[in-house]
Amino acid sequence: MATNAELLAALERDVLEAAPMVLGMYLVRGDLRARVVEVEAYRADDPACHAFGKSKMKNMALFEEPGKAYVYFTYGNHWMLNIVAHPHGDPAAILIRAAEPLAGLDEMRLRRLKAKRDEDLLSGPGKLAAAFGITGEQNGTNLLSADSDLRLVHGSKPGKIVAGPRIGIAVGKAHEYPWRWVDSKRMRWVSKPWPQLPS
DNA sequence: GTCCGGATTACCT
DNA sequence: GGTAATCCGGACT
Repeated sequence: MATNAELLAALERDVLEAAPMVLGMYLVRGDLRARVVEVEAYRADDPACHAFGKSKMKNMALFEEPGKAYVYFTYGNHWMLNIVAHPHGDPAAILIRAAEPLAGLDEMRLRRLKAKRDEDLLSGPGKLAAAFGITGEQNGTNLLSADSDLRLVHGSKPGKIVAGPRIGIAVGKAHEYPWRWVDSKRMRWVSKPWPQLPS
């Protein structure tokens, strides 16, 4: 967990350093609040990154200022929320994959009618975006500004942080990079079980 | 102009 | 554990 200033400094340096710092921070929008428990990192030299070998159009926000939101759409239905990292022009981002709901559960349930249990509300990047009402409109929002509609704030200390391979990356696209981090004390809220639990 | 696949989810067996 | 749903951008004809 980090303060906004600490996170911004890390985002400017290295996305791999910044990503685990987001665990434990709170994502806030209106009365909605949730603790981040799972993140993934993407970089310019990473074959799985949208900006790998290309630029412009949908990934434009990826080249913007660190701390801004990069929101994009996939699989026909799903929005994904990322935090932009690295200085202007060097694309990198942190995908927020899952969170523990803390406040505004009723509003989240209304947006996630298919969620049978509270564990289903935010346990996946598409679910999290749906529960928070995040769409392309939030693309470019400054997530570190107290004035923003959607923002990250200083949260509470996470349990032990564990790293492992990312989810949903095609074989050959650096799928083995251990660039996914979870709060091991809050596995209940994570999107997918750990591939191989360290025993 | 057409085809294909994707940083996913939900439903079926 | 397998797969249909759903649609935009990029690759190719």
